[in-house]
Amino acid sequence: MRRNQMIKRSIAAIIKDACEGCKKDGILPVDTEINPIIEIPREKGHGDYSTNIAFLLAPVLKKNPKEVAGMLVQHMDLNAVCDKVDVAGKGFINFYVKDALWQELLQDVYAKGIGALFPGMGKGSKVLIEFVSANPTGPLHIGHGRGAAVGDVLANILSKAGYDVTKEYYINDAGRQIKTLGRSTFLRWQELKGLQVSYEQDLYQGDYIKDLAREIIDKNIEVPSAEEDAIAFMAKFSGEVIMNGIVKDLEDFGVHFDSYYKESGLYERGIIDDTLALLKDKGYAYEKDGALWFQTSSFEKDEDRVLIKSDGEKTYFTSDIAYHLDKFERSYETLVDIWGSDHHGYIPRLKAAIQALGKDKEDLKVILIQFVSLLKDGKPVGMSTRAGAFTTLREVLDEVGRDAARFFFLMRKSDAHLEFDLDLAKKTSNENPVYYVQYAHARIMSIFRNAGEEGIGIDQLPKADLHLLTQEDEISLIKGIIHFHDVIEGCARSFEPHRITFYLLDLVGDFHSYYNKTRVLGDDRELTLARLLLLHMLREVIRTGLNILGVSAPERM
RNA sequence: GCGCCCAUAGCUCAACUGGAUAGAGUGUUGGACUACGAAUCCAAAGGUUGCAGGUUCGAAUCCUGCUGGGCGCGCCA
Repeated sequence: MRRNQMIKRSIAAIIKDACEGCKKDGILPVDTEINPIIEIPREKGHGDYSTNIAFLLAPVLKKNPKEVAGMLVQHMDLNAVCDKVDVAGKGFINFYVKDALWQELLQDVYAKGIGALFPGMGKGSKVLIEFVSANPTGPLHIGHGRGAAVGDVLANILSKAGYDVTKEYYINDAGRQIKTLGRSTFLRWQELKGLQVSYEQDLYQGDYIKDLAREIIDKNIEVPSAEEDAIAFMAKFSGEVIMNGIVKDLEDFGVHFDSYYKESGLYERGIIDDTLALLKDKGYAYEKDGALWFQTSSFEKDEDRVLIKSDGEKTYFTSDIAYHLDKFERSYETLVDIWGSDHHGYIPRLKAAIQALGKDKEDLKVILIQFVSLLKDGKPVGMSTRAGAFTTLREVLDEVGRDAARFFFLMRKSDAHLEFDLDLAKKTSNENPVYYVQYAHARIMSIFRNAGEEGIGIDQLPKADLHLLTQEDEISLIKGIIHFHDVIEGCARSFEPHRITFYLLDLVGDFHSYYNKTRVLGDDRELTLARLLLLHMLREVIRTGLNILGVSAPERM
């Protein structure tokens, strides 16, 4: 959106020129360097942009900010961009951009297509976003669902912002938990065959393990006779079945990964050994008590961590370092990891490892996902993974549907607790925010259907003249549409996908108000056409926004 | 004991990263369909931003100390 930035730039120019003018008049010291903030005010009555420059200059001039602001405004030469500027509050300078400029901006976006609103900040730089990565030892629960939604939507945002994004799922198929899984299935299997077994506490407790055992019996799958081999077989079998289930759940949730990356592959391709060699080589690994340690402490405020245990086994940390090294080797410039917030203590050691490998720790962005608590009938639903009583993503999906589930997961900042109200998400009524947004889309489509019956099609929109839109709410809808650009940019910069949700709710609220007040299809053909173009662009933004969220944009509801 | 995160309207949450009179939704109360979809809109009421200090023109936001909640601190993953 070059012209959007153009507006901000020319306001900066107005300010700068005013400063120069003041310097020439001897009011301002010639050597004054100032970097004022130009922002969009929260309050609508405060103009389109405002600056705090007067507050910054006040101490220099030993005058109060309001005086300084007044003086600056007197030196301002309003160019073609603004038609009004004033001093407000304790010394803010507010700029009012000409309506015509916004109108022309939108006309321009219409001509170029909605893509004109996508920021090109990414410049094709390669980003790897790794998320979910749940161990294939049980079905995805609701917390994984939240991570999946956040990761998927963030990926959508980043690609809209011009990044080259790859979505990856890391499968921990080499660790001890896979052996535990095999043992769990094995014992359940023995149980089903009528043997007395003692099922230990630290094995997987969920009923899905019994289902796996039953599947082996029902399908007459041959099991190796030696216990050791049987357990290994069960591990492989269970892991694969569960992983297939996870992939299916994700697909039904609308999340598709570009790649599934196996931990075992790190061993097979020698990447683990290479990584260890590299760390030793650089002198960041040392032996103590029969184990190999990594020197976390020389990079971060954290304790040294074990890479190879005294029994010769590598730790999870080791493969994780290797994995991240490999991400860089695959020429990704930015690595985004999405973790459950209970792993936050893990960040320093991984950042330390990345530095040890000679990479910039800032290239790794870790996004933490806080826990989700479920609310049903107004009461919290208990969740304990150990007892196997957790709510699965599948259950939520079956209960509330994909659209509501995804939307609800993105209604909160990811590092804040999310209270998921199942009853609310299930409601097909006005209380449900998903419908509020979707309804706006359906309403606009309905208007276009009616317009079509009156012989006005979208093929006539190029003739529309947005200058005819003079109502205040129409201008502010135009600004809202244009603002989509800044919202995507903000999301991409801060890695906060939830902002899209809030933006849509806000935008759509303005639309509903407008709709109730103003009739779109009227006798004035020219005005009708202008309003239809406005709604057409609005619809494009809503549709694109919902698309980013992975939520459908229905034409009828 | 040490470290990280959170605390905002009755409830669930925002606040563009230090800006102006802290905003939405929901709930409560009252109103709007003989024209484009009432799954909508309009209005009222609701606050010492957990507490106490500090930094400055200006703090929900930053610094310190409390209080209350979550999570970490393994040769687990």
